[in-house]
Amino acid sequence: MEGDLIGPVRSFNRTVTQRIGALNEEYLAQSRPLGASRVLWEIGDGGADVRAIRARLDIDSGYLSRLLRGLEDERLVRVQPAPDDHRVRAVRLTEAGRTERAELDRRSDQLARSLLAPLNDRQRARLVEAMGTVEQLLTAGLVEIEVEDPASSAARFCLQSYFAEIHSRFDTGFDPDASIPVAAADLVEPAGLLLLARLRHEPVGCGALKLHGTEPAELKRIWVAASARGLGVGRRILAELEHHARRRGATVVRLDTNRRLTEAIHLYRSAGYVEVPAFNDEPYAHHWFEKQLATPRTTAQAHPLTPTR
Amino acid sequence: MEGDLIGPVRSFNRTVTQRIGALNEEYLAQSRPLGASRVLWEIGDGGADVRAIRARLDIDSGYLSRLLRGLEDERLVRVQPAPDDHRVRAVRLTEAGRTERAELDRRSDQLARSLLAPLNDRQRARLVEAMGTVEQLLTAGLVEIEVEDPASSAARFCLQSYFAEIHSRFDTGFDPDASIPVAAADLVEPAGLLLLARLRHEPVGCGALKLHGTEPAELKRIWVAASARGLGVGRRILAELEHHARRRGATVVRLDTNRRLTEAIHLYRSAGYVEVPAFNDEPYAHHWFEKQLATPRTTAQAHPLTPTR
DNA sequence: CATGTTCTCTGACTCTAGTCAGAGAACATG
DNA sequence: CATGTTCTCTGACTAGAGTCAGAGAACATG
Repeated sequence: MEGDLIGPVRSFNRTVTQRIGALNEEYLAQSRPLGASRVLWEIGDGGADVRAIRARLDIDSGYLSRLLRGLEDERLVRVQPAPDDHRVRAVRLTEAGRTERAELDRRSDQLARSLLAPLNDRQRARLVEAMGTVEQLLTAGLVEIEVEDPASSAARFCLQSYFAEIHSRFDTGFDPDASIPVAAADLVEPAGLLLLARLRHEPVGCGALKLHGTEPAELKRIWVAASARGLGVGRRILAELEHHARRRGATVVRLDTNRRLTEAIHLYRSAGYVEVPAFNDEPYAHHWFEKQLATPRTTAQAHPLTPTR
Repeated sequence: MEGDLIGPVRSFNRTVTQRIGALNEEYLAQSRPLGASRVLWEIGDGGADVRAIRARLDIDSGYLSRLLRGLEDERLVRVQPAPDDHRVRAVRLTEAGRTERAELDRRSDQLARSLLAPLNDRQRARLVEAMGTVEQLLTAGLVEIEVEDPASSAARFCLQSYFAEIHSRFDTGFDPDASIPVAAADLVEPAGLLLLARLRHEPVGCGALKLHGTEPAELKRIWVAASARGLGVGRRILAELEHHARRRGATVVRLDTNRRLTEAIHLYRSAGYVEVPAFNDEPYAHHWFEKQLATPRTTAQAHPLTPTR
C-alpha cells in the first residue's frame, strides 16, 4: 500500500504537531490552565449544560466540576440549576467570561495569521487550499460505518433526511405510499440490514440492504448528508453493503434509482454497476443497475487499522 | 490580508491537532511517559551526548537527568562518561532499548498508515501531495533571517557552501582570486552587512550587502541551501537586503550574476530587477541587474506576527 | 411512595511535566 | 596551580491533568 507514502505522512505529522500543536497550546493556555480554556470555549456564548460539556470534551465529571469552580472564582461563568431538570446544571458566561472567550477567539485568529504572515499571496492561497484538502481527507478517515437498528433515533434521522431530499429533488416530488414499500423489519437481520455512517458520533449517511436468499440482494436508502459529501462516504457505504451481501450468500446486488440523482448514478457506474432492464415496477425509478459480486473478501474490511474509540 | 483565509486555517488547526496531535501522543506514550519516549527516540541508534539531547529537546537538565535514570532503570539505555570529555555523559541504547525504539518507529508508521487506510489510492495520493505542500509552506514560516557576523561559523559555512556551489555550476569553475574580492570587513556595518537565514537554528542561506553611500548598493553572496529551496527563502533574503539598503540611504541596488544561475536570474527579474549594461568588470558575470528602490517601508518587516522564540 | 437512576460535587489520590538552586567533578586558561 | 566555567546530578518544589469512590439532591417509574 505504501511505496512510499508513509515517510511523507510521518514527516507531516512531525512538522505539523510541532508547528501548530505546540503553538496552539501556547496561545490558548495563556494565564489559565489549558483545560479551563477549553471549557470556557466549549460553553459558548449561549451557555451550555454541564452534562453536554462533559460529553463533548469527554472529561471526568469531578475534573470538570473543579474546572468550573475555578472559572466561577474568576467570575467568568455562573453555574445554576437547569430550569427544566434540577439535577443538571447550566453554565452561562458572565460579561467578563464573554470578553475572555472573545480574547481566546482573537488568539486563535492570531495563530492562524502567524502561519500565513511570512507567505506571499500566492503561497497563502496554496497553503489554504492544501490545508482544505488535508482536512477533508483526514476527516474522511473519521467516518465510521456500522450496522444500526432502523428504529434508533439516528437511523430515523437519516431515513427522514433521505426522504426529504428525494422529495425535493425528484421532478414529481416523492410520496412514500406510491413507492414500493420497505418495512422496517426488512432492514433487520436476517431479512436485511441498515448501515449508518457517523462522523464524530453524528449520523452523516446511511444505506440499506434487503436480502432475498441466493437471489440478487437489493440496495436501498443510500444517502449522504450534504455536510459529508466529497469524503467518499457513499462509496464506502456501497462497498460495505456489498460486503454484507456477499457474506450472506448473494452473488449479485441490484438497485433502482431516479434520473435526478446524478452523483449516485455516477457512483454506481464507477463502482462497477451496469445498467440493466427494469427488474421491478418502482414508479420513481428511471434506471436499474446491477453488479456481479467478485470472489469473497476483496473490498472487505476497508480500514482495519483505523483506531476506533 | 485575510478575505477569508483565517477561517479555513483555524479549522485546519482544530481538525489536525485533534486527529494527529492526540493520536500521536497516544501512540508514542504507550506504557511510558511521553517525555521518556521522546528522549528514547532522540538518542538514536548511534547514541548521543546528554548535552546534545538537552539542546535538541530544549529541556531542563535536571528533568532530563531524571528521565534518563528512568530509562536506565528499565535497562533501555546505558549512560557513561564521554571518552573525550569526562564532564559530558554519553547515552547509548542497550539491545532492549533498540528494540523499544524500533517499536516506537513501528507505531509511528502505524499511525501514518491509519491515516491512509480508509482512503482509496487516488485519495491517498492527493492527501500526501497536499500534506507535502502544507508542510513545505509551514516550514517556510520557520525560516528566520538576521544580520550575522561574517566571521561566525554559521556564516563561514554558508559562504563556503556558496563558493563550492558556484564552482561546481559555472562553466569555468570559480577561482576566488580571479573574481572581484570582497573583504570580510566590507560585510560588517557600516561598510555593508551579511544576512543569514536559519531553519531551526541550522543555517540555510545567506545574502550580503555592500554599501557605497548614496551610490547604488551592491548585493552579493546570495545563496540558499538545496534543502531549503522552494520555501521562498531567496526572495525573502532579497527583500530584506533591499530593506537594509533603503534604510541606509541607497535608492538603487544592483548586482552581477552568472548565466548558469538561472533560478537566481528568474528571481531577480520577478522581484523587479531589470537588466542593465555591465557596471563592473567581474569576469564571472554575464548579466547585470539593478532595481530602483521604492518609497521606504513597503516590503519591510515581512512577518511581524511570527513568534520568534 | 419506595426504589432505582441520573447528575453533580467533594475528597483523596496518582502521574507527568517542569522549575530552581546548589553541589561536585572535570575541564580550560591565565 | 588557582580560578572560573561547563556539565550533570540531586533535592525540593509547583502545577496541571486526570482518576476513582462515594454522597446527596432531583428525577422517573412501577
